[in-house]
Amino acid sequence: MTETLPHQARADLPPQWNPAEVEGELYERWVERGYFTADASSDKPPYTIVIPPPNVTGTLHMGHALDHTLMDSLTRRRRMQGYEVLWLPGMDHAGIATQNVVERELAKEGRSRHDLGREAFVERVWDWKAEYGGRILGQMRRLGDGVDWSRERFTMDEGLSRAVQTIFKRLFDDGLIYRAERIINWCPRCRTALSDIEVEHSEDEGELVSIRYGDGENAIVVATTRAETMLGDTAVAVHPDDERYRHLVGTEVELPLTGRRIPVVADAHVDPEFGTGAVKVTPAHDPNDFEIGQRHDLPSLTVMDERGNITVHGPFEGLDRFEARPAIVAALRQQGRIVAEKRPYVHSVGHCSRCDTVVEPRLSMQWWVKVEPLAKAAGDAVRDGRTTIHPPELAKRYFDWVDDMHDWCISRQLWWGHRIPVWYGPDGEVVCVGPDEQPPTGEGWRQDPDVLDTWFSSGLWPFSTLGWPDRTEDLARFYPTSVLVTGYDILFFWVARMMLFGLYAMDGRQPFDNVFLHGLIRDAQGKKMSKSRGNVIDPLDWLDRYGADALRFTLARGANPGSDMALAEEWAAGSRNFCTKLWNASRFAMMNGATVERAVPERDRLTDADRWILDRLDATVGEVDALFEGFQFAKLCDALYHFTWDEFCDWYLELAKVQIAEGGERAEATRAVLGRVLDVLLRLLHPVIPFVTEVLWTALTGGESLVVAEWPARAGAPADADAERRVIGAQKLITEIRRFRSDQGLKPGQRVAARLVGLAEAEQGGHEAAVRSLARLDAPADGFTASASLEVGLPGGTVVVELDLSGAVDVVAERKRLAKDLAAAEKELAGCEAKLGNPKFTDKAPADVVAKIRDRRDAAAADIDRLRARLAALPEG
RNA sequence: GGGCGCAUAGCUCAGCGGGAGAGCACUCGCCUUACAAGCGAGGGGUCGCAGGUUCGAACCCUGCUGCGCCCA
Repeated sequence: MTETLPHQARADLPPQWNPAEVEGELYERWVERGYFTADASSDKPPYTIVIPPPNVTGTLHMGHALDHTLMDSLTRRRRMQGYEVLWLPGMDHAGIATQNVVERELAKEGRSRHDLGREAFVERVWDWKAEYGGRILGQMRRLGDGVDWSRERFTMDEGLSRAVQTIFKRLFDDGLIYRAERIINWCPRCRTALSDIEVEHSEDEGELVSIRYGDGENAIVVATTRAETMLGDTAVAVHPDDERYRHLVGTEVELPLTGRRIPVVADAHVDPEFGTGAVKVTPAHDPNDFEIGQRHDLPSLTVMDERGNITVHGPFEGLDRFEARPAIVAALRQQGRIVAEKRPYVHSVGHCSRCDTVVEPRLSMQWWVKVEPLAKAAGDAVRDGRTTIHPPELAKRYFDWVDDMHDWCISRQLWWGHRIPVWYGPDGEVVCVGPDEQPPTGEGWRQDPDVLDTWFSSGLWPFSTLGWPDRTEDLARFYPTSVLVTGYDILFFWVARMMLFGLYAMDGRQPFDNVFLHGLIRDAQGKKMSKSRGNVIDPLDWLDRYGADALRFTLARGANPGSDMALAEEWAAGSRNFCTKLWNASRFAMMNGATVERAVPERDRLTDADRWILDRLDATVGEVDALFEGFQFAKLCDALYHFTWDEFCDWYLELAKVQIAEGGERAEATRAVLGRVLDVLLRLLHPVIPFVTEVLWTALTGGESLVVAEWPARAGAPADADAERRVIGAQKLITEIRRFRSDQGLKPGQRVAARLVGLAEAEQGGHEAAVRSLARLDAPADGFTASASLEVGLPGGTVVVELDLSGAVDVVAERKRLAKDLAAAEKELAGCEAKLGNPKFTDKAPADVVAKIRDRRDAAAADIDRLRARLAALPEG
């Protein structure tokens, strides 16, 4: 701890911790001093995290706050440990979301993007970004995010765009990007294709309508939830083994309303158990039907346009698909073709993850990534341990997905994004253009109008942000990144895609060594937060009211691996209280001369309490270290909370008061111990609650900043088990006296004369002053008359506490307390004896377990004897 | 339909073979010279149900019920 200068701890801290007043200024100072700026040329070991880039249109929500708190804690600790830390911030351009925002803005002016034209529209989006985009970046500062602002990146920036074009070209040349006509997920509102994972399925109420196709003995009934698509039917399919329909296979039926004749085909993929066992086949509007169509060489008939309006058949032409549905059912009913209707019929329906519009499967020409070889490599990187997923249970989910990944549709019919670098020539030429190449010019050449999926560019994030495809110093230094931190819901978006591209672009080197997946934020009842539920908690609100440290501590403390966390106002208040407690305790210690200026004396000059708290501190250092390494944020916060509040504040500070009152060398030694404990404790807490610890620590030590202070190492000295046992004994003695006092209705502040008998035998000879202070007992003076007493069994002996209550003793309360203790002891004795009386137990159980039960039995028996004697001696209540 | 996970104190969750725990909430007493955003003491749980394994099960196994999530 070389940065600690001789310093007289400041005792003039304000009486209250007021985060709002200091957080902003502290943060800006950290940034100005360059603490968060990574130095690629340093010889320290690197530690890198790239932020999962938030959406440029977004603002900070609790999920970000959690994610960022964890990343900030990890990087702050590593920085203190002497790593060259790079935590790289930035945003993605969020193609659909951003385009939606700007189009909505235009709509208010009564214009569409088509009125502006492509170029002007894109310019308009840039303008929007400059003015409104990236509000989240400012909010990150309020959280305290120690990111390297000098390396901030945006997916649409020049460098990252170059990376996109480079990898597109490379994949194209390797045959891993191709163009094909298939059924894709189409959002009729966004009017673009979506990838599979941008579709969210929900159980919705619809209708199941059974329609009779054909007539007479050739009639066949099909069931559908999407009657409107029947206009595009080009076959009816049945299972080849289905006896009911065997005679119809190969024949044709008339498709109602249209008069078209369509074949009945046999296909093994038809489920004979579903509905009537016969299904309509609409190859242009259903992925399964498309497959059937391919197998049977059926035509595909598109009957809807890109807005979801019907494009065929007079009376229905121009109708929206949801208007067309009842209209077509009505028309069929009029012809007597509706055999059955089930309504509501609950079934799974896909929705656009951006705007919630029901997705329309649509046949169209799109660009695809052939994922198989890439996904294989992504799976292998985890299988062979180059990348570790935490918690490990989630690795299975990763494998399941990666090992069965479908080709990825990457083209989007949008204007905002990276335009596909492919040019089509007048004679059907297709040319993919690399970043340093000139696109073909001349009559008839045109560029593909589509842009790439945003995930295509953010999949490059772990290396494009470091300068790839150039061989930059940053890339050499900071890749692979150390850990990716994100919610498990993003596993397929982030982790999988970054793995695919990282391994491909970086010659098999994984984009991250670790993936840490945290849970999702929920409300106090464990329900998902959503605007419609109205249970959203705004982190900025808590930031205002409780401070950044309280928000961070709440989130970190709730972060149990693999499980979601419930949040409620009281949690934040509790964290705020913790910060206040730390503040008050530190201030008190400093007012009493806590110092880091003087070395802590040798063990033999220290009291039991000193040794105990130093040992506990050392154990806590080890615990916190191990928990940090395992991403066990909730547990490490609990360990720190417990040490701070229950051990340091509730016990050591109280014991220190006694030692300081003693004066002289004892007081000086105590001040040194207080200084040491506080110094180390503040360092341990700093990654999670950086603000309050910074103020306290600089006041205590005069050091420059905790941000760049050294992380504590374990002292490693063997713990003093004797001191610990004696301190625990003193705690029990004090608690028992307090309990007696409470039962007897004595006010906490009321001092009572008492005689303590048997302290030495019970190893408490050195603790009399402490016991008297903490239990508020005065020394017996002249005329002392013991009117009540209690006994406390401790290792080594029993302490008898005789008190002069100078008034009536509440015998009823006393009897009640003793009876309760007796009942507990009797239960304990019975339990132990039952075990020991069972020869199978004494034979088979390990010797140490048997010995422990014997000890417990003996202790219980002794307690029972003592308690019975006291009860008998008690006057009648 | 396939897969995964969870059921422990009023609430949110730890514990995962040998004495049922924490935070918050609750009760009682306190402005005891760091802290009422606090201090001291206390109450509260057949650990979802039914079987099984074991000397011993909240913990391991099987089944059931209820809830949640992912994928199709």
